[in-house]
Amino acid sequence: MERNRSVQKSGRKPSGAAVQSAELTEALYRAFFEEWAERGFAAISLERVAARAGAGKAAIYRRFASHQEFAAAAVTTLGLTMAMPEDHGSLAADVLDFLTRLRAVLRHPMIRRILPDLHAEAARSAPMRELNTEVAKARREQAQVILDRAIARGELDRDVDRDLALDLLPARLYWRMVVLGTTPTRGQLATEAVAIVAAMKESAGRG
Amino acid sequence: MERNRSVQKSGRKPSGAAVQSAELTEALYRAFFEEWAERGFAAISLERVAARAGAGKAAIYRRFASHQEFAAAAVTTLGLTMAMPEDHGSLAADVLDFLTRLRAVLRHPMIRRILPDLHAEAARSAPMRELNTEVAKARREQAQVILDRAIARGELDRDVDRDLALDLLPARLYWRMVVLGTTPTRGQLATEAVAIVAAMKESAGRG
DNA sequence: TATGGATGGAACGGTATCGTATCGACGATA
DNA sequence: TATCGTCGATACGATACCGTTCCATCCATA
Repeated sequence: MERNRSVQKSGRKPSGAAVQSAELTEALYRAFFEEWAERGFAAISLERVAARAGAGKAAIYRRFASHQEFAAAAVTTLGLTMAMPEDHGSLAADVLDFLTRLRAVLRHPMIRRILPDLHAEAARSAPMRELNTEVAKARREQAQVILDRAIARGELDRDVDRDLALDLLPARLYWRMVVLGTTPTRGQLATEAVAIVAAMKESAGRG
Repeated sequence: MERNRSVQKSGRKPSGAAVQSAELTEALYRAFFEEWAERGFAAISLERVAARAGAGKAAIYRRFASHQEFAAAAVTTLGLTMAMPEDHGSLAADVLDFLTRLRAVLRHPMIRRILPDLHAEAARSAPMRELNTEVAKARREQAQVILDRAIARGELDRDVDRDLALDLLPARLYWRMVVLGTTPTRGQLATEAVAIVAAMKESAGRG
């Protein structure tokens, strides 16, 4: 087998030294994503990745058993430490805050290129699909907080359509920035937030 | 130069015969998209495309001067003959009809794979970006019809936020089907339509 | 029936990437 | 100080495409 040469070397401790550098591993991941953004996932060359990281190709294969394994490991680091949103006092304010933070993320050109590629790849391969749903779940849980708060405040009915509401939050901004490629102003975000709130309320039969 | 060996051979008419077969050209396009869906745009191999079309690689280079030119020509055929939507009597009904037709399109696995890839590529290369905006414009014009009808009926204010409304129509369904990979039921589409209408009305300051 | 152009197929040299192997240099442990 | 694994670098054979070229075949016109 001989899998997982990566991290620990658990079991016996080797007498001599020289441990794999975590900085180099990170640099490899970084280079991987830069290559991804520039060329597209399907066209990533590990030779270019290594060169971009200022490393030898062997440094990659010393850590990972195959191209796929490296890609999977890199993609998994996309755990995206999204900070939990503060309470801004009203649903509209919370939504606007969410949109503002999402806009900040989608502003990075690298992310704008990688995300749609990831979705396309998710439709092709099972592992990527799993990762995609994991990322989605993480984002969803964060959005749940906003809904729960609004319900606690009495701004939303308890029987609000959660699936719909959770999708409404990112959908239009994603469409606009990733699909159409334009970045909205703060004022446009505010208008969007108001419309989203109206749609959420309607979905609970409050209209 | 010697560009555009494709269609016409205009000018003198050759004495002997044998014209480039339009069926073969179409088969090449079809194979191109199948390869695209399976492998991703960046990894399309013209050799596989030709083989899949039951053709020789020469058949491609006899029609197009380069890989890029072939890709551009193929992509341009995505002119998507979207039928103009009928009037269903109310904004909500028109929106639901729009969603239903969009769902039908996004149901095709090939389209679900190609679209996000196209958006990723649009962020990378200018020609793809142009094509993408063209496709978007076509869809937008169609959605305009729905808005105009609603305004004529008095369902929407004349000062409705058109940009927002036009984005709201496809955004959530695209998010759900392409990004999350799930297909909504008819009932879910109806709920979504109601929510979208509410958001549109709010954006005109009616709420 | 004769002709000319398109066709599928095969081969070409060139380039790029793969995954592996090997090298001397470096550095931390023992 | 001696050892030993990681480091960057390089070379390797294998594979896959690229874009071009040639060929025998087929077919529609003339």
